[in-house]
Amino acid sequence: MDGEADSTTILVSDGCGPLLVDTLGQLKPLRQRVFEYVRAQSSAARSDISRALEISPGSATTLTADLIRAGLLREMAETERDQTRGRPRVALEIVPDAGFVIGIKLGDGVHTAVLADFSGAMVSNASMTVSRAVRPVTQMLDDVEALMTLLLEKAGRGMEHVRGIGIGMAGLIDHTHGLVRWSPLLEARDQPFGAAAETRFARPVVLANGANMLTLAELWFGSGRAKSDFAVVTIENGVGMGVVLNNELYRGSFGMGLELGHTKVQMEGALCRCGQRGCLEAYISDYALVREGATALNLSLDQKVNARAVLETLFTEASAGNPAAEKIFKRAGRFLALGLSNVVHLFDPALIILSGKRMTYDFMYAGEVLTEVQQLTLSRGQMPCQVEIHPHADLDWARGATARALAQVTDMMFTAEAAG
Amino acid sequence: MDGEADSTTILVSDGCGPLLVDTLGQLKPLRQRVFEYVRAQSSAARSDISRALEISPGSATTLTADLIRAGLLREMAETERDQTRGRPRVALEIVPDAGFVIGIKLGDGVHTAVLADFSGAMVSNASMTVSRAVRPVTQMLDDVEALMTLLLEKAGRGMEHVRGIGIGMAGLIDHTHGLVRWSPLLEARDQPFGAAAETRFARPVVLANGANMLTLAELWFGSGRAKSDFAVVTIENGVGMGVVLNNELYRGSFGMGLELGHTKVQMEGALCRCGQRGCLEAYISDYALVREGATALNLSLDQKVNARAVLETLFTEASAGNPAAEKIFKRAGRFLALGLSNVVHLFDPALIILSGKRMTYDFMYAGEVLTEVQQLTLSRGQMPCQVEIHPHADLDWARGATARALAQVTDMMFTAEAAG
DNA sequence: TTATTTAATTCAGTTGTCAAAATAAAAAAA
DNA sequence: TTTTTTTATTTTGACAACTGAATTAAATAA
Repeated sequence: MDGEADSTTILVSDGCGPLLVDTLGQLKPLRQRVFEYVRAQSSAARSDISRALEISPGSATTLTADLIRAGLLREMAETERDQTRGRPRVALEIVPDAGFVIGIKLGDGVHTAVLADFSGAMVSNASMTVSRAVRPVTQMLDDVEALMTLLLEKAGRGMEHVRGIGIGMAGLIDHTHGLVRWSPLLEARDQPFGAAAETRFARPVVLANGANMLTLAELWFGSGRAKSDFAVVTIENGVGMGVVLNNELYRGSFGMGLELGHTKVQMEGALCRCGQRGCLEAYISDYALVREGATALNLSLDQKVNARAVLETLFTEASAGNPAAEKIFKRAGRFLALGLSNVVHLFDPALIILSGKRMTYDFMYAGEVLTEVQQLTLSRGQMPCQVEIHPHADLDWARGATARALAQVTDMMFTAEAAG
Repeated sequence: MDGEADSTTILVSDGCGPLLVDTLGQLKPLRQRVFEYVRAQSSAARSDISRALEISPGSATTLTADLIRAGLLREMAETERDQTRGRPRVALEIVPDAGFVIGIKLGDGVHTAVLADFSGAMVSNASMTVSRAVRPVTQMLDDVEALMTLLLEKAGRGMEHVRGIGIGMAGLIDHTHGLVRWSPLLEARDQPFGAAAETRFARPVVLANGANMLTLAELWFGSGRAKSDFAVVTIENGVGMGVVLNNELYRGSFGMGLELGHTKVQMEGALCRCGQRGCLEAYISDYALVREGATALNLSLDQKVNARAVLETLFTEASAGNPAAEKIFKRAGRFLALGLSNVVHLFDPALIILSGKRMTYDFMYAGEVLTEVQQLTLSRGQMPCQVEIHPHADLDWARGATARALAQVTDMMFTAEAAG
């Protein structure tokens, strides 16, 4: 009737519970939380702060006074009066000029940069076309410097106003150490890009993986702001993904991006450029479509040269009703739906945001794909995961980089203050 | 050269940054952190606490004095003296009798229960066989009550010592609201099982999904203790998964378990009992093997009746070298590897723990599967994800439920104290 | 005008934590 | 043996961060 205590196989050592000291132990300083709350709300009265952060009105006064004295916050000019009784609230806002950050997206044909003020607003932006050649780090930093100069010129500001820089690029990025493990843009592997940039520009530089940048853009400026858990999927040359869990970018235990693109959707399936078979990327990324398109459209070798052209032909053919071309997009769409349903089953996010270059998604992301995702997903009596399609421009990516830089600068500001 | 600020598509409202108030704002009381640290370490000197939690020695004295006065901690009898200089440290330990919790695993043939003291140690355990019939909630609670009585009798303790109860069962559990959305053990859907149990037993009751229970067991007592991110995969009748991220069980945004089993590994693949096609579960779970085995072994209809028997025959045949039977296990193993590689790509965990009934894994989880996972995983210049195989007994599951109950009781104890 | 309502400030008091000094208890060195 | 060194713990005063309650401020409603 009752089993003797059979040797409990999993006991490892004495004690119980997680062994790692709780990272939650370190709490953001309250002053920083006030600052970030005001930034998130764009403006807030002291009484709002007191309620939202669950601190006493007295503390709200003290803390905001500190921040005002430090030049980070200011009272807003009185706006239209609301018709409620009582003493009118005094709205506070971030002083935009308190500092600026630059966010940069490095691409293989064009680099994009955004200058943002301390409130997160975009002050100015610039981009520059570059040769498609792979570069060494120093040359890439030359690019960055040129672009920043252009950007600041447009904005009429000097570099001395810039408190931090966020740089994002495709590849495997180790954000903790500022290393670029591998990138299609750089000549060599394992480059200490972050450190090199910091010494060259003499200010904090944070690196971000391509998809993570976009995810941050959605978390800071987009529809991810109101969600604590969501995923962003990008489909372009490759397939990327960024995930936010508990209001924070999830990076995996090795601190590098997640690889939805190399998720397997077919045993022994199509060959992926990573060398393996059956990766999602091998079915839905640009190069996969080009590969299939070239065969389907019976293109000769010299016509294959320009991948972009093939893709465009394929698209026009499909739109015109060419069944072979149509089939290729349909199939890609189905595999995409399958991959997304896997994300839903494993992460159970409240929202999935799809992003990609314009040409493809018109066709692929149509209602069909969305409904197919729902069909492939176990309904659990709850509402199914929400899926949105956001066409993203390079500018959005760069804005994500400003968000990363802003977060970094803000953290440093308040922890340095606490230490000093 | 530079693009005009094309309308930034993703802007949703004013301000920037996450809108939800930082949950990290609420920090566990320091006293609780000390308590949990001592429990995790099984014993610790005040100086250890001071170092590990980064508090001053003086605070360590004050806090431990509080806990000692509250009857939660005590100084240990002096053990063997270490040969270092200086004043010898005084080890502190949890007072085990300060409270007890019960963890229960409800099964379809047997229920298992564990009584644990406040230090997390198993004091006693009991199990009882039950009819395989599906029950209404009240009858299930009768089962629970009978089992708890048996358990306490064995331990020579009364119910008055029990501070909390953790109950786990297969199915879709909404832990936040204590609802059983659906379970193979219960008659109806959407049952407020937790609330019913709380009123009946007059103490806090927490529910857990089957796989999550096991994951907690690994986090509290097993090899997950030293990892901040890991996954536990269970393969039995279905395929379950639990994930720990940042030292915490991840539950997805809808608060229900993750569904590795219904992850798709094949477009239009094998039929799953969920009604969809291509689910991992449809390739590797018991019933999938039985289905294939019945065909491969050419069993007539009456021989199919007993699923367990089919599975065993299939297994002996495969061990004896029957190529058809062997192939079935091989294939299942390959699909398992594929599913796991997807987990690695999406979660990037430091460790994956595999668990399942004995019969199958001897065959399936052999080195082949493990190496195949590595092969299917993009090497990112880092070491690949570690994979371990842990045979788990019902007792382990029940212990996981005690962990859940302990965490709950501890939280309540310290937050109530802070409030009162 | 006076009451009412809401926002913000002031300020005494509590709490939690630390730094530094003092005390304690042992081993090692003289 | 005595002294020194080392490590652990306790004591103490100081301090910073909050809170709560009372107060002031500024508006509307009656």
